[in-house]
Amino acid sequence: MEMPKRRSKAMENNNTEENSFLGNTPVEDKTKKSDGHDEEGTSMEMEISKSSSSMDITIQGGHGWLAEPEQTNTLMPSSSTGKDRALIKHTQEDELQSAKAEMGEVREENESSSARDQSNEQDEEAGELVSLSLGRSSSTDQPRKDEQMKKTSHFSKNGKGDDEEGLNGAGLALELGFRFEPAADQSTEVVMKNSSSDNSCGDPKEDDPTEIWPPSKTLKTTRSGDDEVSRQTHLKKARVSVRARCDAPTMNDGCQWRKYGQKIAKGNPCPRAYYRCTVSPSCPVRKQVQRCADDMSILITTYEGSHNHPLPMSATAMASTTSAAASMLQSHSSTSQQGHTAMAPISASTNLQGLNFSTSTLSQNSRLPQHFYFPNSSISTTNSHPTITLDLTAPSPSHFGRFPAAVFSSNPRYPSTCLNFSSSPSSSLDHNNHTLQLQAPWNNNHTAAGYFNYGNRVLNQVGSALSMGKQSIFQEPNNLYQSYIQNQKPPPPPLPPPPHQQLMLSEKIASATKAITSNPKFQSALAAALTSFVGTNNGGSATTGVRENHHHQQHQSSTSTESASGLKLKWAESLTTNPIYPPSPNGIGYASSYLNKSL
DNA sequence: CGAGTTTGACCGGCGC
DNA sequence: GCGCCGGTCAAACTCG
Repeated sequence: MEMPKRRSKAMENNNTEENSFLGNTPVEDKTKKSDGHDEEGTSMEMEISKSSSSMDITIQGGHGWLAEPEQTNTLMPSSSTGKDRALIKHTQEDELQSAKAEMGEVREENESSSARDQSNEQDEEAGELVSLSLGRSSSTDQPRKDEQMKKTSHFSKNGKGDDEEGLNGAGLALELGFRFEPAADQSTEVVMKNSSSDNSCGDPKEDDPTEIWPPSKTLKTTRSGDDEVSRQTHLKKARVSVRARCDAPTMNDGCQWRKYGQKIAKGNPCPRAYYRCTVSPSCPVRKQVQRCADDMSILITTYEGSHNHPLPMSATAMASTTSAAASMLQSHSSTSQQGHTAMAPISASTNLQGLNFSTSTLSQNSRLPQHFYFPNSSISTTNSHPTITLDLTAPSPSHFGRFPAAVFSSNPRYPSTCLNFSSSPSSSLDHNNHTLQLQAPWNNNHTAAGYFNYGNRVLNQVGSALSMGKQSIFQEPNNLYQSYIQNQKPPPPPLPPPPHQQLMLSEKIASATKAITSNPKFQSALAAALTSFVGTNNGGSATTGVRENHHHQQHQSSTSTESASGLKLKWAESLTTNPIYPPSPNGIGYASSYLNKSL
């Protein structure tokens, strides 16, 4: 129709010679099918650390833990009984009530913070520091601040823009629990809208930009309509970029993708491939896949947009992670710390793939800011989108002892955040640091292809640290998840735990349970960590992992406390029931709420 | 034959 | 205003 003069077709023949270069892998063959589907089990490890000065929770991927997708699929519908639904619903209502109560207070803070930002641009950083309770941080200088400094606060200047975006985290989180709110990114516009219209929470379909971004249609209308043009400018969505070592053409994130384009981007000989989500025809989610120019073994996958459909179970892991990162980014976008590297306390409220858990609740209770800390990494400032980079490729420098720091920077127009989720192998085994490890979701074990094998062990570990304040959650160096994991893995564990770890399982679980039940901060932190975990385990292979988990816990219950066992059970229940509840497309939201309650 | 990929062209944003 | 560049389109093509 509108494309009269296209290319002369005769030109292209079936050459695959160049294609081999084009398939995101300059030196590899194109491997078409796998490229498009991500079927192979590309594995990643995820480590989410919730760090206070004294503890962190680590979600770490591993092998032999996750089950085959087929198994998990069978769980989805059958596992949710009416009882489960009622229970979850009830829990969520409770959650809602409490969250509402806190929204007011948070909002007050937000407004005051916004006022500060508007009133004094020069002191913007200082103001941001003040408002750090919702995820801001001071800064150390960053290499590229030149341009960024010029154009500070594309966001913060427009009044409500960022500040509310970030500051309304709590309120947003509440809404998102009911909205069809997405994961891998909440566009700035969406957030702003949410924040500006408090009443909008009830109607997910109404005017939600993310919902109405059907790729091709939007583009067409945009091209034809002026209002749409201006509108599109707001549609620049937060992006989450994941750097990981991967031999496969793309990472297996569990979603189905269709390649719709490929380009040679400037500065990188490796072509950039464009994919769109094909799970739902109208799904606006895009991803870009490109090899790192410096290191071809590093695959850079950039996600943009929010899934407007329930994700495949195997896809929730990455979605959760990217969602968390995007949430963090957005909370940070409000800070507009252009050109600065900052320690990044992440917003207290994080939406993970439609799941919202709000640590602001806890921070209000405790008056200690709940922050997420992410490790340091390089800064990307080249694109025009707010971007978070999750760097899974390198060991993180320890900025705070072993707690990673997040570097926040920004491109000329948007903040860009790099999160190095890598962790040193030793950290995952460090019991004395109260590391709670959870297995990563997208660590599909069922195929060899696409694995991120680096040498003999899986390299990539995603870690985010959640600041928990200053007090240690655990009174003793117990590693709940370590214990947990050990229980989990009768089958060939990638990293067999030292014998001594297994000896103390019961005690560890008991004390961990004690800590969990007694410390609200930890509940929040754990919820945060579990969100990814849960999302993960919603994913195909992971769900079985949870079941096993549940299973083992029940066995374990004889030696461990009831609550520990119950906790696992509830996780599993929540996980398996999630898919049924549409409001959270990825099926995590309720689980999380439930989790928070049940904890 | 349908689904997915390839690939040159097209479009819009942005910098100069 | 122009050119560069990123992103997308869609016909042609491939593959199962």
